[in-house]
Amino acid sequence: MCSAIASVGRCSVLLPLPLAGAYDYLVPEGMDLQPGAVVRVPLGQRESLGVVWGPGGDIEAKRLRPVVERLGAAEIPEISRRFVDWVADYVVAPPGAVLRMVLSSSGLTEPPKPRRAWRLARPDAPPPPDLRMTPARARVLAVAADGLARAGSALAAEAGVSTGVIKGLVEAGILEGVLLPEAPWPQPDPARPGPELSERQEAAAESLTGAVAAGGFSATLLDGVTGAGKTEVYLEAVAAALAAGRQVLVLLPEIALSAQLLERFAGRFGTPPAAWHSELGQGQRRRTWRGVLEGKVKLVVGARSALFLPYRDLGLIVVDEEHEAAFKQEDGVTYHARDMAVARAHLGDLPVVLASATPSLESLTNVSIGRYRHEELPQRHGAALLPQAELIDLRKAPPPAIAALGQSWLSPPLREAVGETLSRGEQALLFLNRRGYAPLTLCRACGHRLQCPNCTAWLVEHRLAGRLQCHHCGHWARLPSRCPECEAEDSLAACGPGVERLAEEAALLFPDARRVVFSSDSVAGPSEAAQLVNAIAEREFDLIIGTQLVAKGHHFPQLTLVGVVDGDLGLAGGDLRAGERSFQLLQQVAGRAGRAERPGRAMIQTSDPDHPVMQAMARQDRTAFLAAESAARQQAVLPPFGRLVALILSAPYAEQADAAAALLAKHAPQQQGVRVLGPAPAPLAVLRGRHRRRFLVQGPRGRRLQPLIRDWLAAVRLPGAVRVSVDVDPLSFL
DNA sequence: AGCACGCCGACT
DNA sequence: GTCGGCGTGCTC
Repeated sequence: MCSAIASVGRCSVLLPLPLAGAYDYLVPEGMDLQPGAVVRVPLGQRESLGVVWGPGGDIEAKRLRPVVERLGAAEIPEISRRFVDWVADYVVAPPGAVLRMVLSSSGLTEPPKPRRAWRLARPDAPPPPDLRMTPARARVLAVAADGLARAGSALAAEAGVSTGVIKGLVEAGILEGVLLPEAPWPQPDPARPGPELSERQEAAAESLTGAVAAGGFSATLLDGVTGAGKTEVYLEAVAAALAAGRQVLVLLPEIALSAQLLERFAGRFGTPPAAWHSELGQGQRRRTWRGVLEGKVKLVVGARSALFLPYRDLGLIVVDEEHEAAFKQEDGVTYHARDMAVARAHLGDLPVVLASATPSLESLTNVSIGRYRHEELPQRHGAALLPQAELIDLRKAPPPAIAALGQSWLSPPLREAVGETLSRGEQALLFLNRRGYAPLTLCRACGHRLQCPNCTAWLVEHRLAGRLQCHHCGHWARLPSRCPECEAEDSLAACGPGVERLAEEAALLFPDARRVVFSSDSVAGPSEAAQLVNAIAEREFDLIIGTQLVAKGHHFPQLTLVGVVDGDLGLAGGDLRAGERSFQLLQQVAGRAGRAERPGRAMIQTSDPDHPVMQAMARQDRTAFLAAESAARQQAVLPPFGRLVALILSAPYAEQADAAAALLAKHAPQQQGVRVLGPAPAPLAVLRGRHRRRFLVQGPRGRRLQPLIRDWLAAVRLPGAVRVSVDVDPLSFL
């Protein structure tokens, strides 16, 4: 193909921009361009990166401009390019927008920067008399006296000075720089012995390593209750793929919160895996990207974007916590990383393992139709017992009013259970999936509700921060002293509980307990969250009040009681997946209780104890719940038994949105078996100041809806202010 | 995604 | 009179 390109003198180049397709360029004499080559090309008044995609089309030659240069990086592998095209086609996005996720590291232009280390320029000579000596400088010289070269930061740390001191000594000519050879990637060692596995684990691990050894595509659902030891099992498969010299990707929903898991990887293979997530610094990012492309990085543990790294020789993908909604990317290109991981495995002809304690209905359905294999780990590893979920009927046992607070949220049985747990010297968790103090603030005088000016959403009071906040855009305001509508004084009342308000009640009821609120507002970032997890595990707190942040895979050995304050919270609204998601979350939260030798107890406050989700929790009967849920979806031809595509259009003005929606409706596809619902105001009718309308396209499972969506959009010419986004397989129905 | 071109409000 | 706001449209 290379010679073909050269002989025609043109090639097509995909740019990492949301353009309709690849652009053609002239190949300058003598430039060797294989498909996959990373190039710099002119584009309008500027230049852009691009990747040679093919031999070029039939655009008239006089419009073509020449490629500026070929960049040093190795070619993007063919499999990555096919994946880009496949994803773009599936999610109905411009291929360039998908390529952008592959070229995420930027800085491909420059070769890796050589790292520098510093050592004494004249190790045997005393410091020159004209050098201004300070205590800090003296300490640095003392450390450097051994003549060894050290990285600037290491030298500064060892001497207990800032890097500014090092810089000063370099400028004074006392320290000299030496170039370090590029540090090789530490290679994970799959031969290190793993932990002792139970019989069931052993069997599951053998099945997975078998799939790795056999090669070729396979998908396995690794399904086991919290604490059953899924990680140990899939690590065996990872070890097998590494031993075969292949690259391995482990996808996690929230890598930032997965410090504990990363440590287990490091422990198993003797070196930490290459981590990939959005908070990664520029340098690390570039290094890892290159390492993956060159095949030097063997093990990547990352968030969904890690799926788009240019793996040369991927031999296994693991998707941990496959049911997690965090795998769905909603901004820019809308895709579900779990589904794209299965597609990537299929394209690359390699095994994929989906692991979860609470698998998605999608994956379980794929098991039941024989598309996925199923490995179950029913028993808990070690002595811990599954927590028993007890339902507290809030209608029969309402939380009593507390004089100092007015309303309260903890029912007598839950209060009592928390009290008992604390008096036994054990930890308790109160779970409420609501940030802030109160989800709604209203005026008692006129009934006005405080709303975000940019979104169709209430402003949430955050008392600690002293503000009202919109959870959908960045808007915030100070809590006003009078109603903005009727100007009544002191008339604003907080409605409903958030974790901050719950903490207030807990302080009154359990004043001696060491309490902590764990939500995304109470920790500044991932590392602080990890610190707090450690502090809780180390028993620095007795009573934890948390949002779903506490539900995600942390191990708290002393925690024996979980109280779900509002079990019904996730069920309101009638979303397609409300029941499934709520059941998953409640199971995850309940699974926090009793992970060591102590039996755990989970209590769920609910106003609807007969709801199938509550009954499933009380009976620990996943099978019956999922069977009922499946039957309902099958009947309604909804996912996973039917296909859905959501089309959301947005515009600055409501009239523009309505006009565009009407125009689209006029051209709506008409096809046997396909239904187009809408237009209707989207779930958040106004978001970040844009008015949103939505269509839902519903079709049978076997039908690909993408061509129809493409044709539909191509048929309508919308004004520039109107934006349309397509969401294939939307998670939310609303 | 950028960057230019174009058409309406407050400045030297 | 111009400087500059960002709405609209194009880039092989």
